[in-house]
Amino acid sequence: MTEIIEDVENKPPLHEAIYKKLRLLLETGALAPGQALSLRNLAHSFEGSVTPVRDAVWRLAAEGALYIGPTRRISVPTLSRNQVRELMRVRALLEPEAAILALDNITPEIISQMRAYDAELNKAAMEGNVGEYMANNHAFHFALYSASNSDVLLPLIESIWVRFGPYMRHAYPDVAGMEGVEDHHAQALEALEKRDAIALKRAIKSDIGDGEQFLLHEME
Amino acid sequence: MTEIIEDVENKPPLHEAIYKKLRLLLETGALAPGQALSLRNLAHSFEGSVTPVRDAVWRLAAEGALYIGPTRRISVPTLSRNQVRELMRVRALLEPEAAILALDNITPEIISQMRAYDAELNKAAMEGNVGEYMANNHAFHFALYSASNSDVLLPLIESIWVRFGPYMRHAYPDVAGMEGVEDHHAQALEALEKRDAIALKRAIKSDIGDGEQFLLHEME
DNA sequence: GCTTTATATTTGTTATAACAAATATAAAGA
DNA sequence: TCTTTATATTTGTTATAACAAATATAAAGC
Repeated sequence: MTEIIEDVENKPPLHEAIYKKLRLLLETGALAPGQALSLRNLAHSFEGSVTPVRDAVWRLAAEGALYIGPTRRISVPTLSRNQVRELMRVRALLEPEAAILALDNITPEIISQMRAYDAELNKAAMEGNVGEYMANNHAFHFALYSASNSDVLLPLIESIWVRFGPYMRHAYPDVAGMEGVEDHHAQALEALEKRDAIALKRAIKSDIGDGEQFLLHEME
Repeated sequence: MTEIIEDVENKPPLHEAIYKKLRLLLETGALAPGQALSLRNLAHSFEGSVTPVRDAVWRLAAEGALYIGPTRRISVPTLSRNQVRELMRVRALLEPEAAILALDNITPEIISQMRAYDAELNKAAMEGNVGEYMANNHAFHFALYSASNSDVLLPLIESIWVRFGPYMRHAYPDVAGMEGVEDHHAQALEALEKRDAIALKRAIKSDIGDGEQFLLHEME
């Protein structure tokens, strides 16, 4: 009998979907720092049971994206000023490295893509649209880092970014006035055009420095 | 009624114990790269059910210590030469940073502790005792990094080290001949005594460079 | 009104069973 | 002997129920 090989929706497991959704909620700042979560509530939200939720939660906890308290309560992590500094320090170490690796594989298409993100990002900043700003800033950076083709660096950098998510939205109620005196994104783009590795590293590093100052400033 | 507050064994959850044991197996090279694991076998080994095993496995998978294949099969990760290089590069970025932070909190006790580990390490190397060598090398490095008091850097560095575990034992069948021309541990200790930050960074970085060369060499 | 106590609810933990997909084994064919 | 097919086994996935600890709520005492 001739069977029709439909390759019907090779559907991913529920825990995978839950992981991605939860991660997105964290990245976009939909969840506030310190906010408590419960397995049953999450299971109900995602219309599943507690088992796949546990998988997703432990995965996120291992990345530092969720916090498991001493009494095993699940919550969105709180960051101290010192932790912010150290996380930004890690960014400043890893991301220039990824950028350098990316330089070998960069294409005009990627650069113009990044320009597009940067334009959207600036527009969003002018309009005070925090969500759009964050999304495009993320896209801008990872369009670059992805070109590194590093399955080691990328997940690490991603995991650091997720940790800032909950603070970004709440720390940036108004991004309109946040343009620094220097546009480090523009500098990065220029460095990419010129294939200037050290200028690229400097631009990325400075951009991260700006982010650190701004976040720390907004934290009080 | 006077209650006797015994604070009876505030026993940790099973999934925590499983996580730690599995992690130790990986760190000490008890599990070979590529080796397959199954939830039921693990559950049976740890005399528990599948649920706590899942928690532990997903946690380790998130750290890159375990690999979940495209068909969701669980296995000990395999490292390509390129991945080894990138992981070592990350070590070379993060560990000197942790060392610098540690420099502010270093005490004579920690230094002498490190000397003790280094002595044990050298003895183990002479005797060809791989397990002892690895354990003391780990202890040496983390005695230093722990002094950084960084709950950001330490877990990150730990997660990188775990990934090498499965390769260490199988790549170092004989550590007897592995002493480099320079003893970077000794240089690190000297730098600690003198509170010489840049010498400390250089020593750590060189030590990691040695490890990289050796591992790559053993990988073919 | 405030603290303390008792009760009720919610929480994470764990074992189990049923299902489907993937893999391994045995059988059959060339 | 080798490839193909059929069967059996193992595998991850998911929902559920029972238990214990932690938290929240209500009641009582002062």
